[in-house]
Amino acid sequence: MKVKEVADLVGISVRTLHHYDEIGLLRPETTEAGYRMYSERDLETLQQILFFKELGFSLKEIQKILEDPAFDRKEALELQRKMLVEKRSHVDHMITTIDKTIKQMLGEIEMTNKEKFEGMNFDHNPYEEEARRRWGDEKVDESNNKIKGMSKEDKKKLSEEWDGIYTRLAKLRHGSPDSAEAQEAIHEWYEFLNHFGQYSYEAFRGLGQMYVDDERFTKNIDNYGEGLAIFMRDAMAVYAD
Amino acid sequence: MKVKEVADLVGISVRTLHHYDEIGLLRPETTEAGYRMYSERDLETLQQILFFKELGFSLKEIQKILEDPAFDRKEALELQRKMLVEKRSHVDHMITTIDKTIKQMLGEIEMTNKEKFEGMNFDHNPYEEEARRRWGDEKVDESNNKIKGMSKEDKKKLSEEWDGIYTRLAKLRHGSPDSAEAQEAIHEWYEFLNHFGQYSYEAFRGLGQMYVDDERFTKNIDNYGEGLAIFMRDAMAVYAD
DNA sequence: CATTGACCCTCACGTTGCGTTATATCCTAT
DNA sequence: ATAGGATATAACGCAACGTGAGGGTCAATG
Repeated sequence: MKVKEVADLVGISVRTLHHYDEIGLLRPETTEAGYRMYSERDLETLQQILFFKELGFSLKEIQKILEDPAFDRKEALELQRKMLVEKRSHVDHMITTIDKTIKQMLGEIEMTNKEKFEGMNFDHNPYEEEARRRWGDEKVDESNNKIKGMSKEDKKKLSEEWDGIYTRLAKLRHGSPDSAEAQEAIHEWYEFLNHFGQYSYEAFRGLGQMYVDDERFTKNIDNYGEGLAIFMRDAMAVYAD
Repeated sequence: MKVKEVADLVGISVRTLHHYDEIGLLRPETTEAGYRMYSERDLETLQQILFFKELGFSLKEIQKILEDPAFDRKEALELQRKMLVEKRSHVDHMITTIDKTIKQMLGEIEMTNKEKFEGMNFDHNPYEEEARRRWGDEKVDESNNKIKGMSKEDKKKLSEEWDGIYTRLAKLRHGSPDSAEAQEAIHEWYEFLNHFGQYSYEAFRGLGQMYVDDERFTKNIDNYGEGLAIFMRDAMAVYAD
C-alpha cells in the first residue's frame, strides 16, 4: 500500500507518514522510484503507534518502546487496553465535575475550588508508568516529571522513604499479606505512589502483578528480601479489594 | 490568588498561566508590583478553558468562544458534558478495536485493515461543530476543514445539495415528521452531515433540538418555510430512535 | 535594618509534531 | 504523446508551551 491509501484508511495525513519515516518510527520499504510501500506488518506497527499516541506518549517514547527487545505486541495491546479503560474513567471523572459544577451554579451544592478542577489533571496515567517501566526506563525516578524538578535533598528523602517502606514490607513478608501491619505498610506504599500518579485500586493491583510477572522488578524488589515481590503482589491485591 | 497557588490547585504550569495572559485568554488583575492576582471569576473561566482544551479546541478557538456575547457558562458546561460523553464512547470504541485485534491475533476472528483502525480517528466531534455554530462561525462551510479544501465548484455542488434537502423538507413540513418521505429526506440530511463529521444518533437528535433552541438557527432554517426548524427537530428525533 | 529564601516578573530561545507550499518525478489511462 | 493524479524531497511556519537567564518583591528572621 502506498501513502495515500494508508493515510485514507487510517485517517491520518500523508505528511504524518512521511514524518514517521523521517524520524525512523515507521520505515516502509521503497520502490525503485522511491515510493513508500507499506506492508501488513507496517499497518500493525502503525496501529500500535496510534494507540500509544492517543494515550499521550511522545513519538520519541513510542519509538523507544517499539525498539525494545522485550516489546511484545499482545502485551502492548493488553496494556493499551488498560490505559484506555483508565482514560475512560478519567473522562467520567470530568463529567462528574461538570455535573457538580452545574449543581453548584444552581445553588444545590457547595463546591471548593479544588473540586472544580478534579479530573482536569491527567498528566500521569499509572499504566503509562507501567509502560515506561516495562519497555523504557526502569528507574522510576528518572522518568517521572515530578521527581525531575526536585532538589537533591528532596530526592534523597524520597529515596529513603521508598527504602523504608520496602524494608518494612520485607520484614513482614513471612507473615500474611492481609495482616493489619502489612496492609498499613501497603497503604503507605499506595499513598507514596499517589504522590506521583493517580492510582486507581485496579491499577495498583495490576502494578503488584507486574512486580511478579516482570523479572526485572522481581529481581530488584527481592533484593530487599527473598519473595518480597510475591508478597507485595498479594498484599496489594488485598488492599485493592 | 497568585500564580503558583493557581497552578498548584489546577495542575498546570505557571508558564501556562503567563501564556494565557499574554495571548489575552485569561487576564487577571495585577498588583502594583506587577503580580498577577486571580479572582474566583478567573478560576471559573479557567475551568472553561481547560474543559474546552481537553476537548481539543485550540486556544484561539477557545478565546473566540469565551468572547462571544452569546456565551453562557451553563450552556457551555452542558455542551462540554455532551462532548465528554461522546469522547467516552470514542474511547469505548477504541477498546473494542483492541479486543478485536487481540482476538484476531489469537485466530478467533478475521479483521479487515479498516477495522484495525476503527475509533482511531476522532478528528470531528459533532458537538464541536455545535460549539462552533453556537459561539463561533455560523457558517458551517467556513469552519469545516473538509470543506476548506474543496474547489469552488464542489462547494457550489454542496450548497445546492444542502439547499435541495432543506427545500424538500420545507415542502414536507405540513405533514407528519415520521412519514416515509420525511424520514427519507432526513436520512439524506444525516448522510450529508456524516460527510463532515461522525454523528451518532444522539448527536443528530441534539442538533435538531438546537435548531429550535437557538434563535439564529431557527431563523435561518425558517427562511425555507415557516416552522421548518420545529419540523426538522421532530423528524430528526424520530430518525434517531 | 539587613539578609535570606520563596515567589514574582519579563524576555527569549527551543521543542514537538506536524501543516503547508514549492518543485520535480512517477504512473497510468486515454 | 499527453494529462491528471500520485509520489518524492525540501523547507518554512505554527501552536503551545518548557526552559533558562536575569532581575524585582515579599515576608520572616536574626
